Amino acid sequence: MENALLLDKRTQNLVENCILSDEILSELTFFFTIFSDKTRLKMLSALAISRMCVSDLAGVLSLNQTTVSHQLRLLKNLGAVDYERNGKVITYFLKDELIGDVLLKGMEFLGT
Amino acid sequence: MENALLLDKRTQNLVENCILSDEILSELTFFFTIFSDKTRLKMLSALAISRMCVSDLAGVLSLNQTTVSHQLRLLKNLGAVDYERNGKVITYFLKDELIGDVLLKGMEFLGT
DNA sequence: GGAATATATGTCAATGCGTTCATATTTCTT
DNA sequence: AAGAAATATGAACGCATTGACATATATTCC
Repeated sequence: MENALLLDKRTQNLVENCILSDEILSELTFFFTIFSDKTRLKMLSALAISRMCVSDLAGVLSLNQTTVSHQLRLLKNLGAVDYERNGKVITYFLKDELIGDVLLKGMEFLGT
Repeated sequence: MENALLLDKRTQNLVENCILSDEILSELTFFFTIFSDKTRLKMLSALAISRMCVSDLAGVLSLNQTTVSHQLRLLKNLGAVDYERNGKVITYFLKDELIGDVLLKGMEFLGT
């Protein structure tokens, strides 16, 4: 029911040594959480085209302002976006081009 | 409270036209779901090193057989892995090298 | 200073996801 | 054919996540 069977010792050791630490696994899942929700993907793909304030983001995407704010905070905490304040208006933008890269990888996969 | 304000018409149209369709958004979130869970990441990173049967996967990673089976089914449905039967033993392997690419992008982000 | 605008936050209901237990299915062995 | 081994499946419980409403905070304008 739970015997390790076919793996030779070498490979087994290799795998056991290369298994990512629990902490890195956590950080990775946090990172990929960025992309695992429709609303967030929508927002990210919009921000990939142009930096935008919260209202515009909500308006263009037909989303609730509250929803957008919540998700922006999440994305901020995850390091996906950053913002810049100008008076009452706060403009958000993609922080790292890696974000765009990953989105493209996703699109690439769909084309497969 | 919800006026689009700062976006010029051109950009607004651009964004509205380039917004990914609901279906593509769904497919994308499905794709990224692959990477948004610790257990799955663990399994994928193990399979990135060597193809493996279910028992070995569970054994090496100290995971419940049932859990592994459930997640493998998910990964199979998402197109991340495929399998090969040999008698009672079923060997799973990464289906697409894109999976590895994306994992690397994640690691790259952590290094940032 | 007061009203209005832009954004953020707290809370909560609803939904979705992951794990586990029990059990089913498939294949091999004798 | 029976039992054992490997894997899959179904149901249920617990937990996290999402989005909506109400409200708070910050900033500008008059």
